[in-house]
Amino acid sequence: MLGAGLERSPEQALDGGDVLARAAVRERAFAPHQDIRRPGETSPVAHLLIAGHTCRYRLLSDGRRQITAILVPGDICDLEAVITGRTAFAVGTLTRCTVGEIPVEPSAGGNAPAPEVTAALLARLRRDEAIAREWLVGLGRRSAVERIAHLFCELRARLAAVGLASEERCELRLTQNDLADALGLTSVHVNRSLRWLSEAGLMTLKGGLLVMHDRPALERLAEFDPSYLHR
Amino acid sequence: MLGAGLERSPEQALDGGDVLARAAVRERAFAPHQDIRRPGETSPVAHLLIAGHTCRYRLLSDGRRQITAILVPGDICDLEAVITGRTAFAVGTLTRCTVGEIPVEPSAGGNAPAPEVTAALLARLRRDEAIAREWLVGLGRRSAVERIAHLFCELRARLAAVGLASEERCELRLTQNDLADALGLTSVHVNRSLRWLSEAGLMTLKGGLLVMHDRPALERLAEFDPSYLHR
DNA sequence: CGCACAGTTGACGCACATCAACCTGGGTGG
DNA sequence: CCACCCAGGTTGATGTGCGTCAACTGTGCG
Repeated sequence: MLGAGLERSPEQALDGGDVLARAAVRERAFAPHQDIRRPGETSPVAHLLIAGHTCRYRLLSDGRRQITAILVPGDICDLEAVITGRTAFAVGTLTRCTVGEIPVEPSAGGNAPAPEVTAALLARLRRDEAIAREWLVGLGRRSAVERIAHLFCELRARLAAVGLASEERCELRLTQNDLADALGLTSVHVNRSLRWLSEAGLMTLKGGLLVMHDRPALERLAEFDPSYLHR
Repeated sequence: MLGAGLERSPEQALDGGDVLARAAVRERAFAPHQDIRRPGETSPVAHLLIAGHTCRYRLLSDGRRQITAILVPGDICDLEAVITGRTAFAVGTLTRCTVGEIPVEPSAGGNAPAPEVTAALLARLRRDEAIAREWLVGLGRRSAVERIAHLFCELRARLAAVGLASEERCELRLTQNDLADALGLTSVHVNRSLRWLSEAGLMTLKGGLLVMHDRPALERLAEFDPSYLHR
């Protein structure tokens, strides 16, 4: 039972407005918690996320996992692969997903990519890095509740930018375990923090639906400033 | 009392091998713990670090500070400023520094920068982002000792790449307080962790000199894989 | 000489982890 | 259409890594 207008986004917003998104050809579907790309693996295609959520992640030898990015529709899951054909990190799905495959120029003989491709890469890379630095601040210096609040503010804003969120709600089918691995916490503590946020009347996350009952308060708590998300 | 050959690096290595580094004009000197750039501030120049260490950082309203990057000679402190003229984060010195100023194209009228400039930006941005993602893994999922070990492995490798470190030692004049703000810890805990690493015979940091007594063991402890630092 | 900044150390507290049940709902097959 | 299953969520008891507070110790510099 989602609000009207949340299921589908205009093609215009979804293609990210650049050459890269338009370069996607074949579409593929993935189930939740599947790997799209393994670390170090070379591949002739990069992946444009069309629906659902994916993540970049890294596993330590004893099984600890850290998610370093959560992708929303319109994002390119393995951005650096567009340049080099390989990624240092693994890419996996969080929910059911459909992704488009972007053929990667073999880049043989040192022929540089077209300037508008480079420009698009630059813009996306800059934004990805800004998001990563914001996550660093959270993991290093914010409490569990602040971290969660900040992540939700960010995700809502990014989803709104592609027409997948209203001012105070969006579909967000992330498990508490996946949230924990993104936030550097455990699922148990994510659960308790969500309860705290809900009892404080700030927001609820239930059945895959995120509702912000008091978005201004939430953004104040998280010290959320959306300017880093601007293209 | 540093080992021979650590004080000066070949120009070749220091200029980063690309157009951006060669574009530096005026040199300026800074004392430790000074701001080079405030967040959101526009400026007609970007800054190439020539000697010393600087950092990108962010302050929260109650004074908590998170350092999101530590720069070494050859790095550009405010990389995104080369594109937009402004940075979201503050840049400050950690030690005494000398930096070169790189004039930023006003980029008026939508004339794109030269292709070799864009290529250099892309390469540096990609590397910066790889480092940031590695830090995310540390802040989210590594213990204090592992985090410190990983940071030192990374910094030694980056310094070695510009001729400022030998296989097992380098000059590193960072205060424990600055380390703490980079690692998401307190200076007290950094102090205790350093003692642990020293008593384990792995490494010492004293008087601005980092010595790795057992680098293989240190890299194993940190699960350090230097491939993400490759240009 | 004395101030200021950095490092060191100990006592104590807390946010978050760990461990372990138990609940819940939706998917599946008989 | 029910019986079962199982991934995900919830909750309580307990543990611990790191924070906090506070005092003391260098150490370089004006």
